[in-house]
Amino acid sequence: MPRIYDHPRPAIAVDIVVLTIRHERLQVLLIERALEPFAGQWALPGGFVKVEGGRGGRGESLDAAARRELREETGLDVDEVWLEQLHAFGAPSRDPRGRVVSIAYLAVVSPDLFSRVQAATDAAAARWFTVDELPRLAFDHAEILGFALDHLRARLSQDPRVAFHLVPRELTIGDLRRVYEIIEGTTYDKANFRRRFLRLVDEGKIEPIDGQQSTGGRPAAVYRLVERAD
Amino acid sequence: MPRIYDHPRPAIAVDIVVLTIRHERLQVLLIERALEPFAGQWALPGGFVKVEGGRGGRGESLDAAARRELREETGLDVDEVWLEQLHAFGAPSRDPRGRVVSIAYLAVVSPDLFSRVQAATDAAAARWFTVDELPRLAFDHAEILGFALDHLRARLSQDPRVAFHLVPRELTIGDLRRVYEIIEGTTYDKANFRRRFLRLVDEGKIEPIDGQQSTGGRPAAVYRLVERAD
DNA sequence: CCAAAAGTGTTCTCACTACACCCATGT
DNA sequence: ACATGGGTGTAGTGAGAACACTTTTGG
Repeated sequence: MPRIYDHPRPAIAVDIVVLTIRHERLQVLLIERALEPFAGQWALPGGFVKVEGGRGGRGESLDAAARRELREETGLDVDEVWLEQLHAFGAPSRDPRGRVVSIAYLAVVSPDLFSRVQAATDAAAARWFTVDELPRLAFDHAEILGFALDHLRARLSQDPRVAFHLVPRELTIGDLRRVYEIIEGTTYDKANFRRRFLRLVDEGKIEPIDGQQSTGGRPAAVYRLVERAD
Repeated sequence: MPRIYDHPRPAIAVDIVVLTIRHERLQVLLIERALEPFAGQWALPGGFVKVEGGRGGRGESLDAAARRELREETGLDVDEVWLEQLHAFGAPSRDPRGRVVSIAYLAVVSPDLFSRVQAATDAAAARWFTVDELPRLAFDHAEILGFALDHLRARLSQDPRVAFHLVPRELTIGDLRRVYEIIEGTTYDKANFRRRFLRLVDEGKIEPIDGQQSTGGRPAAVYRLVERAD
């Protein structure tokens, strides 16, 4: 079996765009870099993919690397977040240290998991930023983040499941409507949004549960995503 | 500036799913492997990304690598094909020679460019296969191809531009309808499809041109994609 | 009582569907 | 003449937009 020792190789990394909604704003988790290059600047969480060790001695898959980095940098367990590969970024000069190809991931986190995120991340090194009040980002991370936001918007208009990961497990119709409005930057007529939502209910994807929730006005009915074996 | 000599690295490749329509069937271009591993089996065209040399001495971008491989293996120029990054495949054991991460691309080729494809590829080594009559594929290329087909179908239902790359530059409404029917495996009412198509015309995306085309029945009007500066 | 948000009803438009029918060409 | 595919007309259905209205809470 021939080997492939003869090719020069790039380093390979994963970078993760971790999004959530806080204070009625779409926010992204950034890490302040301690080391050169870009020391002191903000960057997406991420790191190099392990290519040796593990079962088989060849390291971890790309998804596993993303899951590991997510856990290491945020303390979040992956089955609580929406994690999805986005795109490979491989411009020759994107990292001043040398050739690095980065696989970008999107992670969508529910706001009721904050306390854990805060506990796991060193507060001095990690912070949430509103996506339209960003600092200067290291590497090509501004481009990656832009790609992720476009992707999220496109995704949302095709697959409502993403929206549910930006909302507490028990939600009102208004909660979900706000998610759409914040991400898409538009407003929806509440009557029309409601009818759209109720179609999901009688398709069996969402179920009403007992109880109500105070909202500042008339209390709202509460719903829950139906757990399904995919 | 710190370097990154300390990480073991994977090799990085691009694999290209080249699709076209021939004989009323969706077809994919495959290469017969001459070397181990998988010698004698069919595989997607592709190759390793150059990581040294070129301007800056760091090699080529991922897109450039895909364009280069496409030109080398099919003789096609990239501005005649729809070329798009699909997904990164990085399972640790996907290549028996060692750790290889592959960036998959989708290339969609018009059938009127065949003669050049045939001339450029060694006929013994390259062949078109109908996508549902495939041989056993090397590596994880069956998975990559499946991903590409799903992606193509999803793309088509959102963005009609892809369809035009599967059809001669001057086309009839029937030509385009057949593309949709072949890819989606359904049939469309011709009257309804026609109206949908005509909306694109008065949105200015397509323009009628003089002349007609014989079709086996009444001759059809001919249209052309409007060239636009994006 | 008033503000605020939930929830209901009604009307219009527009795209997609189904299906019946006419038109121009090759054989 | 007739088969074949292009092209036209019409009626129904269902989703979304717009907007007026009622209901139930907190202050």
